[in-house]
Amino acid sequence: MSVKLTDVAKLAQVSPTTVSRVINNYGYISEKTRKKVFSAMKQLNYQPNSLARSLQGKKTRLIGAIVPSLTNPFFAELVSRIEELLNRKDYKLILCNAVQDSSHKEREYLNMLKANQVDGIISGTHNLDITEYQETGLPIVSFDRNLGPDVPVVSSDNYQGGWVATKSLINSGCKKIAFFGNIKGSNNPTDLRLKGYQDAINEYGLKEILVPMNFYESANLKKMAFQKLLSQQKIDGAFFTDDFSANLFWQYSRFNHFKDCENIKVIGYDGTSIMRQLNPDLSTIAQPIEEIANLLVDLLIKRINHEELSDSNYVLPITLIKGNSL
Amino acid sequence: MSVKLTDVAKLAQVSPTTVSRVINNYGYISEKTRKKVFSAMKQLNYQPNSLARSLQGKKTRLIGAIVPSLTNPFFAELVSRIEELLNRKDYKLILCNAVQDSSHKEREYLNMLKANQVDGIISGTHNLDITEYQETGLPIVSFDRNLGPDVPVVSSDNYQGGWVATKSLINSGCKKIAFFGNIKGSNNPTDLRLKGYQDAINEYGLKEILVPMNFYESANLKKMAFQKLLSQQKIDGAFFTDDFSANLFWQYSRFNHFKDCENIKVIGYDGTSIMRQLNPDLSTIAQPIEEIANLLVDLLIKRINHEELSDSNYVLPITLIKGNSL
DNA sequence: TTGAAAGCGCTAACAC
DNA sequence: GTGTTAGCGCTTTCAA
Repeated sequence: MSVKLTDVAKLAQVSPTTVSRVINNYGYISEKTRKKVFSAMKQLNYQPNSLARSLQGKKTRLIGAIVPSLTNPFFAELVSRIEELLNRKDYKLILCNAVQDSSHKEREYLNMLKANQVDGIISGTHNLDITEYQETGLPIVSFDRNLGPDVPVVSSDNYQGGWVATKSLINSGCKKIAFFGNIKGSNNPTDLRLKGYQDAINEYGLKEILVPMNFYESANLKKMAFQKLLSQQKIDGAFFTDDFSANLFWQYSRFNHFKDCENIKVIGYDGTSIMRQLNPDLSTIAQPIEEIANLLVDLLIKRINHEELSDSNYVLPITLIKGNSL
Repeated sequence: MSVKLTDVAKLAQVSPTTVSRVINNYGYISEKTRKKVFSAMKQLNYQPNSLARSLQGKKTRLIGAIVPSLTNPFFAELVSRIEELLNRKDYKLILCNAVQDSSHKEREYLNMLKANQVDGIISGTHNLDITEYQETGLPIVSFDRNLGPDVPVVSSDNYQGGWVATKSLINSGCKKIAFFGNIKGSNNPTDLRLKGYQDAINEYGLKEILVPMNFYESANLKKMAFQKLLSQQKIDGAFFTDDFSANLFWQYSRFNHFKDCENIKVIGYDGTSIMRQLNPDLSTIAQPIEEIANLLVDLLIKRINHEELSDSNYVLPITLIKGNSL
């Protein structure tokens, strides 16, 4: 077994309490004793057992993050930022890779996080009943998901994003604009991207063209959908709710010599730094990832500290990034 | 506070010991008692406190992963796979985003993981003295880093990768082949990519052209390096030690109208599924990410269980993926 | 087949 | 200023 507090106490010839006081910097200790204890700690390379501390009712300083796959660069970047911020505040991150549509796994994660006494949860996924989240009794904040009345939601301005994306296609002269994304309502903030699209389309008297598409589908499946769409009707603009699919279409339309496709305007969504660098031509609606991460962490820590939140819904502005695809 | 074992015991009208036995499925219990206990657990929605269990000397079933930024799609994918595998074996992942060249932060992570009593560590980074890893006293496995005599290393066949990449450029008719990557030895397995390049170059009587480049540099810095190189000498082949930089060059040479650059052959390294989909034209040396993850997890669990390892060095084969860039 | 009691490593009254 | 003691929620001898 490893070095424990009592070992340090013995070596420093003081009581365990004193060592504890030194570690926690709590109560009165003479400078002399403090020095003795510190030197003993150093000598033994002592590292307090956080399990034991937490068992006392102290916090674990563990945060669980439940997100869809890191394969999505957006979430990879978001998690990366979140971990960084948490680390600065001396929290640790337990990573939970939720699986699309697996309420079973999500439930297991929730139980695990509870069992591990995490101080709070950041969730970017949602396959469970809202009640199950409430039952955890843990502070939770969510990204882009409605997890219940008590769970603050952070999101980018999805409505504005959908609207601006569509509007900028219209401004580029497009008349036949297709929407690629989730077209069945999920009762989550992301639904608003579609709403923004629809409102813009209607405002300009155009016709909706809805193509169901999901980030997690395979590239080939998506290409099949492109092929089918393009063989059935002509479009001159395409709005995708993620950059990855948008880029796929961009490539497909540019390099696959489908009749009259080279000039279809394209815009995506997310604006991760990696996609920006990989294909600077691709226009996109950029989410403010850094701020999202900041806000999520801030809100969660406030909830952990039982501070009152001013709001339960936080909508961060998006940015239009124009590339050659527009 | 939440429901505890004694609450369950009380409700089921048995002793805490009995409940513990039921939970751990240990010793003799009558079917009747077991049922009673289970029903009490369900009724109270009881979740054993893993902190308390671990304090008994049980394992925490927590694994720490220290990796360079998830912004690198390769590590995003690797971590994703690792988490998945660990989850299946009922382990949880504490994610540690190491920072390039920060031994300070890496040391903090190590201490934190020790304090949190993780059962083991998977490391894909290396800014510390080898002794510091040994001092943790924890089972460790590493990816592509030499962390000490007791730490098994998993890597893709870096030498073969460098050799095959260079060889395939030569086969495509290239005579002036530049290597873009880390050109100062780091004493890690990845150095072998350069070695493979050099050996191939020498075997064919060509001249080495070494361009220092690091994944984590900004895109603009990289482009400056391209510009500088191309204005100084003509090259007809380029081998990059990561796909991301390779893709940047591919774009740069194709679309920036630099004199005579459209035809420079390019090959990268990594072969993540996301890069494959984003730019299928880009040739690359694909690392077997799935197998790497598998092996890392397997080896770590073996170390945790004090099983003897057959080897301390595990080299997995790479695959050449040919795109139009070759 | 079950229970009582001690103890994992640490903290927090409460004494001195 | 410092030490004694009890106890966090659980497991595990040992005894019944």
